[in-house]
Amino acid sequence: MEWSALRDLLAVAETGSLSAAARRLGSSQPTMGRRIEQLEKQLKTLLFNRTSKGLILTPVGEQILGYAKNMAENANAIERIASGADQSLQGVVRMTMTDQMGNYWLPTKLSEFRQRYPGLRLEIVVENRTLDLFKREADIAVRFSRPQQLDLVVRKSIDYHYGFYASKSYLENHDRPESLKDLKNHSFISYDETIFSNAALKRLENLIGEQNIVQRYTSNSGVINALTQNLGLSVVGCYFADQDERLERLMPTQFDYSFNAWVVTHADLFKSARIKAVFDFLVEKLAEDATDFAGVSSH
Amino acid sequence: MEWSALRDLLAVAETGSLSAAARRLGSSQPTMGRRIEQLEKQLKTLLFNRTSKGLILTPVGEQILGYAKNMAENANAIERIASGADQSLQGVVRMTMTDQMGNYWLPTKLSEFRQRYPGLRLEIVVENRTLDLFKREADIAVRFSRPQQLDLVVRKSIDYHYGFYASKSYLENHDRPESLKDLKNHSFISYDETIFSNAALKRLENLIGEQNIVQRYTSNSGVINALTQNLGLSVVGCYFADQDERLERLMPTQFDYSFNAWVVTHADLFKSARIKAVFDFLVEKLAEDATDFAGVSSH
DNA sequence: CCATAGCTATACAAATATGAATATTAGTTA
DNA sequence: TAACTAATATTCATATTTGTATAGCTATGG
Repeated sequence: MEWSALRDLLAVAETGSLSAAARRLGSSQPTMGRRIEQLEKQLKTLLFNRTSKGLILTPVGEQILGYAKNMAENANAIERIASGADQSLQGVVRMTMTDQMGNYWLPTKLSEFRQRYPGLRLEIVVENRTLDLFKREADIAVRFSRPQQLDLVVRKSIDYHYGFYASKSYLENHDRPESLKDLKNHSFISYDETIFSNAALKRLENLIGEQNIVQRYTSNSGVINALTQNLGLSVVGCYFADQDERLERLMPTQFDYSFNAWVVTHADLFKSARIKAVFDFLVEKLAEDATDFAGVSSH
Repeated sequence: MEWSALRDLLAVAETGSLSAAARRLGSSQPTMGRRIEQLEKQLKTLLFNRTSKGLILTPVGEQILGYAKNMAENANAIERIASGADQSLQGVVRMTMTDQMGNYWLPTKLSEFRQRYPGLRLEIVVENRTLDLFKREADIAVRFSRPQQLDLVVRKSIDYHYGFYASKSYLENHDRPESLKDLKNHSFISYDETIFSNAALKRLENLIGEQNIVQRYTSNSGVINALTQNLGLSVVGCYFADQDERLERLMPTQFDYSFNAWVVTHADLFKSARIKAVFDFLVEKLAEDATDFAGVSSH
């Protein structure tokens, strides 16, 4: 039995089709088909039922799947260890962070980074879902909640402050809210709960009332764009909102939420000079900008 | 990273050389070399140090080895499950048992077996060491101690009796021992402790004295052959010794040891019709011959 | 000190696996 | 019902992988 075929099995089972599995593994559909076919021949068992919509695991296939997943975990660990052993300051490092951090904050630091580590290339994965560091979907993540898993290296980096904002033109056409109870008279733009879910936001939404929440976005940028369209008001990160001429902060002394941001990597990877360099760079630069992330209220 | 290459890594690490690993995996030395080389390239890490005597793991390689072993365990489980799912009464079943059981007892049952299950082929692995059912070195084993591991299916099959024997010609030239204390005046042929180690034998050897133990064998057959060469006396299985015209049992009423024999297979495999058929056949035939295994004393 | 055994490394022909292109099938939608 | 979509199956030229044969290296034993 070819171990590699079990990886194929896993991909087919998880994606549901040969074609999708081939896309994930950078292979082709006929190849995947033949590999699964051969695996079945060697194991003398039917692993998938073929349909025109894809492949569905047989009961035996289901049983086997769990073991294949274990193998994948171990294979991932091996890749992490090997990466961790690489002491050269060359190669690629994948990071994941929010769209704003990735698209607006990070670029301002890149020229310095490039100067300091000319051999390193950065890949910034801006994805809304939390990428899996164990599967090495990313090497380093900036998270707004502290991950509790063992095997992770975590550094607290900044207090990221959020405040109430509205666009200036919106304020020209509406009453300016002066206290939290005024919020009931305004439309509110909020966040998709699959992305950004926390107790403070929930309480706020209760205060405002569901009927006033006119839109939900999966990103800070989306909310800011909605604000500039005069859709209403919202809570956004001060660091970015303050830079936006079109926006104005409301009730800065009464309302100032702060979330800790954390830089995270896997302990195996942290042994790598490459990963460590990027990790430390991120922590350093975030510390330098700490006061900016605190927003106008602390200026 | 190619998962199959990790299997190669495991084989090379365990055998110590590319050539030996190739033999084990049924591949060739250049292929193994290239696969390891490619794995190192993909992981960007040196995994082995090459010497003219073979390959030795680097520290990183050592770290990785453990994970590769985990993968192997899972791969083995997959193979067992697949085999267990095979409900056809066709194919090969590998058994392991002592040389006497395998070479002398079993063959007397084979024609009946063949008649009952024409599609099944048997492989009898006569090896002195205990084969690993988890690694599928064998599908079914006959053991003389009850395995304690979970996941195994175990059936008590027979009481296998051992008695004192000497060759008739030996007895013509030596005093016939009438009680255990007479044993001090005789040479004794015993068993290699890596193969057959148990408390009763130890006590007996103490009684006889190390200086009187003139030879050690790893198999019952070896001991019987030594007896017929008039090397001394020994303790052997009654079932075989009684059939041998050249041998005679000594002190049958005073000395009769019995060991339980067990038929064992892995729970995963027991689901297979093929394995179950052979397992049940073995248990059935051993039960039929149970009184024979009890030796002359019970006739 | 030479002969041998066992290993790795290299070269090249043969076997094998791959992917682009295409045919085929089965659901879904207008 | 016909057109569309997304999947699996098939074909074949091409690229890759493999094994045989061979050379080179290094310990070990008489």
